[in-house]
Amino acid sequence: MRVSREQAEKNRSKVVDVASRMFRGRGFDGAGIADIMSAAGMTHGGFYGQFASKQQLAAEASRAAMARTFRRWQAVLADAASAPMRAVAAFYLTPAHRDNPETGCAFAALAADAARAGPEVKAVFETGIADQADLIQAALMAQGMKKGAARTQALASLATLVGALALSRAVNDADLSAEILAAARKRVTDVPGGQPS
Amino acid sequence: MRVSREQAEKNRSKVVDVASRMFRGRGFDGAGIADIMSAAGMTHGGFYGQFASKQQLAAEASRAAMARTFRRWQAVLADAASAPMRAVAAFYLTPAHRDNPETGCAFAALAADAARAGPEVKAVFETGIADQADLIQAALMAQGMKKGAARTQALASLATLVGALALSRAVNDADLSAEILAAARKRVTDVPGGQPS
DNA sequence: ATTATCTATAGATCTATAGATAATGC
DNA sequence: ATTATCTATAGATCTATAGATAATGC
Repeated sequence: MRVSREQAEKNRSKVVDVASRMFRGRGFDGAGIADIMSAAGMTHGGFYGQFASKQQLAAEASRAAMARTFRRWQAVLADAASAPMRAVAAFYLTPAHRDNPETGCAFAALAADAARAGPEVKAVFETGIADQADLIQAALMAQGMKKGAARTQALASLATLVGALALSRAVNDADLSAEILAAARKRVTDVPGGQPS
Repeated sequence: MRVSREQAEKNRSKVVDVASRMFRGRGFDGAGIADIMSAAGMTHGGFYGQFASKQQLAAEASRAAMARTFRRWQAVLADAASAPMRAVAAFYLTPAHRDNPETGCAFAALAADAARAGPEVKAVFETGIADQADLIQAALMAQGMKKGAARTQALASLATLVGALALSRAVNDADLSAEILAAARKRVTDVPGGQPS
């Protein structure tokens, strides 16, 4: 049965939203189209009317996840102009974030999957990483840091945050996992831009 | 046709070795048992005589990859006692390493895959991360850093290295990719332990 | 006799497509 | 008439197992 154009648009968004969660939770290879469509409340045959391929969905789902993270970081930074890196690290490196990859940062959950994917998906990651770095860079420059230094610190801090979260998820031991998060938090907070000067 | 016990042992090692490369290159879900066995020169039916499951192979292959990385880091650190973090960063954050995940660091290639895998695989990552952190920590303590600080710096630097490599692989743009590596290299080199004091 | 490897296959997935259906929107 | 969604299926995978084969090692 057919639905209205408006409803079809909502259904498409729902598929992207569900996919962004399932891909982050299980990886691009771990979530099948039938899984995703069924979780979105449709049959899998309807998929190819809305998307050209699984890879296109992977790209769109990644973009949606990154846009959400971007807006959250914007909000966190808006409330913490005096110590941006401290605020971002405290917000990002939490047990709750570690334990819920399906609603968390796409970089930490899917960077390696993106590296193995095609240029369509990589283009989305590229834009996402650049945007996220720009956001941190701007916050550091607002503190008086020079452009070049702010750019370097932004990229390095992003790497530290993403790496720490990914490693904290790969171990069984809760103590080691917490130690990794704490160490990265200290590192990101202590370098220039972590504390008000 | 059957082979000697000695040859069978060699064949098993070959499978682990090939798997450690294919898993790093394609992910645990991206490399099938038939692929791996065929690349090792055997038919896939022979697999279950040597391994209980694909997960067991994933664990063994990860352990083998980590053992190799560990020995390389030992060698690098042995030659650079005065500036251990500078040496490790220079060795790790290269375009060659970025472009060859199948022979590179298992943490950068497979941490997210391990997070989605069972406890058997996570146990291997746990030991691997702890060992690698101990190695860096010892090098920092040899420079006079106190135990607690060295531990924190070791874990944070590991996160930065792994995160930067994973992000550098997820983009199309060679300039952005190189910039990520350079930023992490500067960060890891500049913090305490990066340079002789 | 044991056992490492082989062929063959079960049974479950996977992506993608073909064609039918039925409600929307001209 | 168009089109969003459905059912059904093709064809290719995937992990895992069963049973045959043939060389090793007692």
